[in-house]
Amino acid sequence: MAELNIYDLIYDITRQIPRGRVTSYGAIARCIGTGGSARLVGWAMNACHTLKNVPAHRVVNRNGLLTGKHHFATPTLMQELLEKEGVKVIDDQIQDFDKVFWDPMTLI
DNA sequence: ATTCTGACGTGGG
DNA sequence: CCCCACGCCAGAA
Repeated sequence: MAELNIYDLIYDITRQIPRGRVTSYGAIARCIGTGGSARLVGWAMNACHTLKNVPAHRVVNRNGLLTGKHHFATPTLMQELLEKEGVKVIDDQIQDFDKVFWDPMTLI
């Protein structure tokens, strides 16, 4: 009972990402304990895409590259949202990634 | 049931 | 420096 599925866990973490901050799939994967299954995070994002209140645009790969922007309503929506929150994105690459990077472990 | 791919990450050559 | 292969879990064909 009350077994938090991997998805719920990912959603919960992703939802708690502060505005103007971003994180990586692998960071979340490690936080939940899936370890190297960073792909699951991305897959969960896809599932969350149909849901709501999950800022998937704040989750990028470890390079800080907007690899999943094509999964949004529009390929530019992800960048638009990020820039709107104060995150500079140039050529699908987050600028100052180290500065805007938010570690989910901070919750723990 | 098996096989492949996928919004990733790490390691090796 | 760049390219390739492996590992991870889940879903679709």
